[in-house]
Amino acid sequence: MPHELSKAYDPTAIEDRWAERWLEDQIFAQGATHQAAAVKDGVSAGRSAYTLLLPPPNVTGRLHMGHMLNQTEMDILTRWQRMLGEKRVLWVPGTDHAGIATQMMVERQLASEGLTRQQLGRDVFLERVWEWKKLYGGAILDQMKRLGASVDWSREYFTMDDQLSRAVREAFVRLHEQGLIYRGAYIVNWCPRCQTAISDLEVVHEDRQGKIWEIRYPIAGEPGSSIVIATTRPETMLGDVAVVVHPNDERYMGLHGKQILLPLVGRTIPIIADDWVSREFGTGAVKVTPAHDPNDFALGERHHLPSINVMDEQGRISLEDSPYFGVDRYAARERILADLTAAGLLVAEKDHALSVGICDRCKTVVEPRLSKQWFLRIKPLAERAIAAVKQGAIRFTPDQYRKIYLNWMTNIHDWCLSRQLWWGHRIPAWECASCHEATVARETPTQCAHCGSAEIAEVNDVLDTWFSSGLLPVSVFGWPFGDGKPSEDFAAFYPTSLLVTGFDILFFWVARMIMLGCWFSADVPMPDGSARSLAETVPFRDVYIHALVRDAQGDKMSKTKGNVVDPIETVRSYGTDAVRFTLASMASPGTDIAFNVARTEGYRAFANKIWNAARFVFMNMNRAAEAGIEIEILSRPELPAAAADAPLEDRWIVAELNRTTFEINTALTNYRFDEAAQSLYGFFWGSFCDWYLEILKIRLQFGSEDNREQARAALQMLVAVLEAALRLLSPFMPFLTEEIWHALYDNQAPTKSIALAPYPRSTHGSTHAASQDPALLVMQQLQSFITETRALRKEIGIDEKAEAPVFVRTEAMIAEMLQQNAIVARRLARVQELHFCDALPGLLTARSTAVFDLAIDYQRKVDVAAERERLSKEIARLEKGLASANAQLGNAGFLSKAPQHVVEGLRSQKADSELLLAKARLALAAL
RNA sequence: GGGCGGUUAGCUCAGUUGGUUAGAGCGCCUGCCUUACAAGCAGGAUGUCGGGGGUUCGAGUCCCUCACUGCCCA
Repeated sequence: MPHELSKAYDPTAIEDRWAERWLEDQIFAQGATHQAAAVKDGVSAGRSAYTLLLPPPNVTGRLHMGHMLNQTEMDILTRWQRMLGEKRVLWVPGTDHAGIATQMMVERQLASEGLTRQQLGRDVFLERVWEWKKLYGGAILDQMKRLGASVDWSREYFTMDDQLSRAVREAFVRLHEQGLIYRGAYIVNWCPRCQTAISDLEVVHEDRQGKIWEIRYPIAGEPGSSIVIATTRPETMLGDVAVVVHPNDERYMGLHGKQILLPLVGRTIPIIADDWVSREFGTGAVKVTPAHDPNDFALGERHHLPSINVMDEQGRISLEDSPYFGVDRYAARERILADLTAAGLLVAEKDHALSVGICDRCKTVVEPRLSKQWFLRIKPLAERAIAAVKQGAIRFTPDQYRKIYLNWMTNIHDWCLSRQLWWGHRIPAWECASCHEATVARETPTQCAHCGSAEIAEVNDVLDTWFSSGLLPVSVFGWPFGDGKPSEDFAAFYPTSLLVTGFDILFFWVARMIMLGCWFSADVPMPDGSARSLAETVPFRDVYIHALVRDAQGDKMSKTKGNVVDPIETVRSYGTDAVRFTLASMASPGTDIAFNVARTEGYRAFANKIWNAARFVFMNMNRAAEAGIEIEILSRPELPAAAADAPLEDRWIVAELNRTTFEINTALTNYRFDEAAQSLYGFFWGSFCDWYLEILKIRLQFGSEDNREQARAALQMLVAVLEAALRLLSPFMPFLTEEIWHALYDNQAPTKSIALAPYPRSTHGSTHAASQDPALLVMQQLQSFITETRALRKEIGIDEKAEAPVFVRTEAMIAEMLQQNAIVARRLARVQELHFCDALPGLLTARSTAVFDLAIDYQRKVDVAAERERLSKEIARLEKGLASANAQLGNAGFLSKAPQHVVEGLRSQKADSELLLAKARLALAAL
């Protein structure tokens, strides 16, 4: 038996199979889309490109709902564009080497073997990381493959690949040559657990309840006199170099310039004045520790104070001659407090709310620490990145992110590029043993560029992971170019079209890609050899920022809360298509998604509905075949059309399909995935299944010779509509539509995948035009008649299956339409006989719309109380509406200022209301 | 402390430049196994659009203010 679909919709069975097939056939490789082009008259060469880069997930990562949302959106857009066929579509996948995360992962593995990376040494350790990557690094991409992401797998990248590493080195050296990279000792965020510097963005701030201590510092040489300072971090006093007070603080006027004998340390330090000090904070006197606080560091610079670093890489006290040497910072705090208490110098201990910086990666409290790092002077890059966005070369959706971006970019700080890790791109710099200068070079140098000494050693630090991922838009397309000419890929695909990502990496990644992209592509000539304008240097023209996926209650998903929804598990229960549709339907811009599986259940039901509708169609195709009737199937961009004399339902469904097509293409152009999803749902379920299929059942009679032609025509239209609708739905539900489409074609489909078939095109140019088709308006009347009849039947308690005679009073045109479609009306509303009359027979319960009244002759009794309530409510509603209409229409201002169509619309609505009101009052009186 | 959002049906959310009497899905209630689908069909109920004030012929939509709430930055 052809056209076979199993009775029950079982998503996992079909999805695994198609996911594998798409991979084998490489249907999404750039170059393969000529298949799609061939279908629609071969538009191929010279097409512009629609390019996206996958925001690379960490190589250590597992797919979470955020990824799935992100990828669903990109997949919908790329599938849609690919099917539209106007552009060469390329979606490039890859992973990020994720310096800290990956190193941690492998170190943990080593720890289980009782080893440390230091024991292995750098080279052996890196081999282990590569081994690890080979074994486990593909996990997240494998998950993507299962979900059917339509990426070009032949272009998969990894940020540590040779080509991408070459780009990183070139970028670093160039920036250094341009004087934008410098090395120096500054306060950085130091994670004592990761033992590396981390960026401001990798520090999360947490409000915690802590303490503030007031400590008495004696004035040197003045026994009995002292100053009381306040601090939240007493352990850093070992590195104090001054005490600072506000210059106008009367309490301390006499103390400026005096020396303090630092308790427990014995060093003398000055009391200085600086208006940075807040007189209200603590005692108004603050200790200064330049090596352990950014504010103190700035103060120290201003007052030319020394910096004393008191902690090592692991946060232990590093002062060798101190009694606290080797003690962890928090243990040291306790001991110092005890010792101060013993010395009678601890004045007070108070509760104090403070904000603590935590390492985003490992949740350790970050230590601001003076250390020697490499920095990028970022202002020049930021200026271009600002200009590009301001001139509109990059468009943000939702637009509010443009403001956030510009605000951040305007207040940007230099970028600390170096990390004290082993896994990553090693900084191409060699330090000289004799002059201590660094030589930065593309190729490994043999001697110091400054003093010529041969005693140089490669710097141990690696680069921030975001430096390499920020370069991706240029590097994946082959930058740098040896001969200065862009590669074919670069010419074809740069700038990319769109970046889809979450707001959480707006600064991490989006901002950096813009800065680095604009900077390094500036001197790459355009494909025609001309110079590149700023607008052409941007890494992407559009940025679509999506929201966070939360749990059903709207809470942020977190492992500790245990409310994480695993996309792969959810997919196993409901199918990829249902999960995708859930995400798409909830993805309205700027709103977080409260992911509720109840919703996914609903969309699995939707998929099931389509599955069964297809089974119904196939059943009829098989019946037709038995009667010797063949149906033609075509996949064309043009929608099926109905002849002017075709039955109303045919003309109507074609108009609905046309409108839906228009709505979806418009919605996707505006990144309104939710609107597109809603439109598809309404079409398939509300129009195609609820009405069209039900009506067609009347005509699909292949048994008798007499009906064959009309049955054939009905089936032909049914198949054409279903086929086009499947292509319409395909970007959203790629698996379901693929399965049904191939079954429809009996495995003789014109392309290997529905994803390579053309996307339907609406003939309409506006929403208004799309909703003005006469068939839509006429059908609405028929539907309204059927719905009212059904409601009335229920109301007077007619059995579901029983047929009843219906009396109708209506105007000539409606009567004619009802007569023409009498079979439809009778079947869908279970009408025994339609009696047209000038006045309804009395004593029968009636229903009315503005254009018709209907009554049913049936002996069952009416629930008078219920009917009275219903009519009373209706009367109240109508009276309210009428009052407001009268108020407006009686207002001279409204009549003169409101647009014509609004006034006229209101007048006709008022007339309708008056009519309905009169009818309802009569009905109520007749009860 | 600075900045940006949100508050519409029981729940999650739409609601274009102000314009006719505010929508969807899910959930809920009632009746149906009507041979594509009970993951279904038919019918039904549900809102002072957070409070207050203002602009306007007209406000869910614009302005002010208050309340609650979320996020980002410091």
